[in-house]
Amino acid sequence: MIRVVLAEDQKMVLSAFASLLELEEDIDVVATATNGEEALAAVRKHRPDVLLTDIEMPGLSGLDVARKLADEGPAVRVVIFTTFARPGYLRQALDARVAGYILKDAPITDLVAALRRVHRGERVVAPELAVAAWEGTDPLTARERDVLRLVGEGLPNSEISQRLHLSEGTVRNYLSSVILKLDARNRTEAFAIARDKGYL
Amino acid sequence: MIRVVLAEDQKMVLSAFASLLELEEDIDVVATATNGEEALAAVRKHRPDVLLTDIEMPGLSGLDVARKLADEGPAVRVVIFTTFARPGYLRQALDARVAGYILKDAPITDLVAALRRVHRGERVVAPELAVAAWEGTDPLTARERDVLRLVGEGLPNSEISQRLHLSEGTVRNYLSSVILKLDARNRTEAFAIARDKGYL
DNA sequence: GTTCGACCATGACATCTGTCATCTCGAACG
DNA sequence: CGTTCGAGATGACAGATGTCATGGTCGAAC
Repeated sequence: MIRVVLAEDQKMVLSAFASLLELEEDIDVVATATNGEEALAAVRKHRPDVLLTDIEMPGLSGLDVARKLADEGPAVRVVIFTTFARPGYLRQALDARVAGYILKDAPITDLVAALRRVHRGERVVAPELAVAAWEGTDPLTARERDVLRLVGEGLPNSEISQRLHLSEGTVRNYLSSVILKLDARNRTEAFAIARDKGYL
Repeated sequence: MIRVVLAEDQKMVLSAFASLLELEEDIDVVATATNGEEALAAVRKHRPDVLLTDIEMPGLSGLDVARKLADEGPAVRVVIFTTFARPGYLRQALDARVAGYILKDAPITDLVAALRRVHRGERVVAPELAVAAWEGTDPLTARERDVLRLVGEGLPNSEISQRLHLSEGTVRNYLSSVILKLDARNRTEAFAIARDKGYL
């Protein structure tokens, strides 16, 4: 019997997957959660074999939860299932020592198969991403990401400099470097590229 | 018996919902689709009572499909089910004369209940959106939206003007107007605001 | 028949953005 | 011990962006 905790912020999707997994005789959904904090609490309480979690959730993301569980030891295996085929996300997931990364776009049979393989001790990565993970390595430094995130909120350099306690010139320098690295024409395009690749 | 065509681009989610709906005795999922074109074809072939569709799908969006079906008469009732609580989306949906607009964040019981009510001839709108629809009316003109969409792709004014066959000054004027209307500080923030409200 | 709004344009102007050269500092590496 | 790298900074400059005034056409509405 594979004991699973399931985390997914959209309630309809959560219960749909829960019902579906319960139909499998060798899978038991012992708890569900609609955000990262709940997921973490449920894992600590129920000690399941596998945490199956979405990435984008309010508060703690699935990647945040995976990182925290990795710090606590390898007892619970984490499988990420997400909409996003972003190399940056996969990279973060692998850094957090997840056992699986599968896409919601794949057929459901893949989901159940992945759970069984992970339970046997294997690691499972969506094939369309295995290659992309290495070619799309994040070239940005931590500070460059900080600046770029605020750019995405539409802040002008003056306000970004205040928020990060930097001089405005430094902000311009970082952004200039980001634009160069991402081969963008301006801040807006740089942000769009970084977002699509999952660097943020 | 309520005959339903179900459209949703993420295959796992699609089959999860399909299985779940099939468990209801009065609901029959006669066909599924993973994009707008397939959905349209399935509706024309099977003539279901209800088309239950996501919004964001590759190619034709759920809103596009709703608009096309509205042109063909009221035979098929459309229910939008989506992640996005954006007033602009609801507005477009109502303009396309949809019969329902529900959120994936609501409990599943709402989904089945909505299908039954729509089948009885009622209209169903997610309560958290019914109010927001009127306060968040899109203030932008068609041309302003065109410009703003290209801004979102990171294009500079010069290239936007070429794409839309406008002078660069005119692009600046439209954008200035957009920034004023949306109370933004620059193009990037204007785009972020419009995206979040579903104006694009 | 006028008024209004969407659409398109020009020119002037101020400010913001992006690039580049150059500098300091501290940590990491061989 | 020198080199490299990230973080942080300055100043100068060119080009992109945003604002404003102004003016034109056209179609719908009153």
